[in-house]
Amino acid sequence: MEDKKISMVDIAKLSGVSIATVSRVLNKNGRYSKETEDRVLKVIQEHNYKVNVNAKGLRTKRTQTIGVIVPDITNEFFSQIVRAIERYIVPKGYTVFVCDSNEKEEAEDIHISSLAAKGVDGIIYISTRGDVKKIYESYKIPVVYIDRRPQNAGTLVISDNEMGGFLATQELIEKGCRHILMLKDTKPFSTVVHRYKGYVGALEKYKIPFDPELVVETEVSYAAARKATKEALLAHPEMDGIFCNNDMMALGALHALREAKRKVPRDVKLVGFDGISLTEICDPPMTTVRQNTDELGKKSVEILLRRIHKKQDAKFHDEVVVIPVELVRRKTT
Amino acid sequence: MEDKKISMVDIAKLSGVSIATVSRVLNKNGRYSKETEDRVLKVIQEHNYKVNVNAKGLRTKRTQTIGVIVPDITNEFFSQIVRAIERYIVPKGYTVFVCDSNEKEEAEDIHISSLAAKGVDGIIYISTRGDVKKIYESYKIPVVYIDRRPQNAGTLVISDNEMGGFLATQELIEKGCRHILMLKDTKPFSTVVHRYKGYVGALEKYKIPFDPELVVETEVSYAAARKATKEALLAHPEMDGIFCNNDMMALGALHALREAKRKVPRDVKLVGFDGISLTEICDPPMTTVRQNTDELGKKSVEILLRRIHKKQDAKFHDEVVVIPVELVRRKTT
DNA sequence: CTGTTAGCGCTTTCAC
DNA sequence: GTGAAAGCGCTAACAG
Repeated sequence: MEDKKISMVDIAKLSGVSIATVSRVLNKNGRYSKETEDRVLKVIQEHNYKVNVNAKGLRTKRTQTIGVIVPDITNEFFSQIVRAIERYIVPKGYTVFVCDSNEKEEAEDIHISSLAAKGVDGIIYISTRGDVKKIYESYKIPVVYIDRRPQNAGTLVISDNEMGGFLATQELIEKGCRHILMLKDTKPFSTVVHRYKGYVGALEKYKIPFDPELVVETEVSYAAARKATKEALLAHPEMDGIFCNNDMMALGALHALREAKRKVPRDVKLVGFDGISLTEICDPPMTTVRQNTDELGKKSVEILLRRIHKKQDAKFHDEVVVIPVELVRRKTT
Repeated sequence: MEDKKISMVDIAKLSGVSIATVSRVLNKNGRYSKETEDRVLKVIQEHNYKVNVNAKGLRTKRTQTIGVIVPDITNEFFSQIVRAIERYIVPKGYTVFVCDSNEKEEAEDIHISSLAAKGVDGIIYISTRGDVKKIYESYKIPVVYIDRRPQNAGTLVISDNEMGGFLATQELIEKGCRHILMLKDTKPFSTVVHRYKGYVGALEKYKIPFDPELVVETEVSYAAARKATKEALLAHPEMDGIFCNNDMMALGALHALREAKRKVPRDVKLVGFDGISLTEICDPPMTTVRQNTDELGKKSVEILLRRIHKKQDAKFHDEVVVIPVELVRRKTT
């Protein structure tokens, strides 16, 4: 029953050539005749032979494997990114280790260390940490940071969060809002900082006075946002617009508004961020800033692959790619 | 700069022992003194040495790696399962390849084949296909099927879908419904069939006449369900309850109901399936049958690990584990 | 307790 | 065009 796995020697014997030749046709390295090729290929086919990627990797120092580290795979925004990464890298023959860090630095460390041991060719990394210098140095693996920008991240692919914050706030202003609450993540991720900058920028541009009391920090969750909105509504009844750090929070805000009998968009207008599917199917459908997850994935794959193949070269110059975002107008503004 | 990766020989030299000894302390195989252990461990620490899992795998035929194949990683139900699998298997030293098949059989084939080439120790597989005999035979890799039950699947871990269908329908009946629509996936997955069986079973138990016209098949999406519900409402105005194949569909139904000015739960009651986060935060919060994704992940890991370690033995007996589901009563019933 | 050594399956010179 | 052989980093006898 347990017919041991077939290997290259078997293929070589079966087709009456040396294993070197088998290897050559497998890798299309030339230096074999057409007949040999056909014969070998046929045997391989018949026996459903698959190269042992471990052995190959041991020789070539390439594993055709990458790691992706995300903070929370159950968050649709991140799972969309994972899906996009797979869409572009699987056709190139890579398989991807997906590591969920649960927003914990320690978990990230464990994952990185085991990815390194597994000899991944590269890592795409959505980091929860503020500074990544250490990691970057200790393993000589190409890393592309995406979404968030930690200190010392070299190559990265991020959305134009500042523009997103600006567009969202501008939309609110143009629809008549003058007292705009920003619901902000407590964590100092670059994404958060940039969105906030965009918010401030828009206020300035339209000469709306900035009120620090209208910037409230809260945990990024539906429940926390709902609670925070409720409180803000009490403290600032004049509030007529809300820009949320993400869509889940925006939904929390929406429901707090409903609870407080404020009509949306009549009394208060609302904009979310990310563009997850929820925003289309909530009631009313929500205006949001959509991030281009497909492009985020595509670009990061592109760059990572380039770095993997240039690995010999002495130096890369770090690249920063910024992906445009898009305001999606729906019924909350 | 490109200081080549440090290997076991280096550690051996640095700590003045043979590589065999290093290997022993690394694998805690005993037969070394405490001092030796300390010394070696210290050197390993200092140089941040990591074993090369490829080389190790080449020798041991174990890669400490598993594959998980899911139909759609952006579906929260599946990403929750992935998360649960990681939660239980990462602490055991495994890393997981996550493969999104996009509900396509061909994609599954590609993934399986590349997982086999990568030498994964096992696979957890949510299959889109009706019959899996071929795969199971061609690679000698332990596979645990989960969620869906294809023909010829050996070992599997599934929710008690029939009970779920029964509980959902019973809830509707007990709350007074007599004309209950079932919105069913068009695809013949075991999950769908079992939920349907539960639905029929509950009708029988409560002596409610079964009306085949009240079973409508539709694609599993928000939009399709919304449309189907709208039409069903027209054709069967007497309808007073809906049991949906999943939560997303239930949300579609909910919105169709609102559009048709039917009050929920007053005029029509509604139950979903899966228990994704959406059901808590929609309006009104939805009654649903919750699947225990954590347990699904935990059990499948448990069984897979057991099979991996028993690999030598001539035979396994296939196991089928059924995880209980739970009715979560909220505001739509 | 410790070291020596033979491969695991593959790629890659180097000869022919 | 093709083959022989070295060796990637590691484990597991085997010998002491």
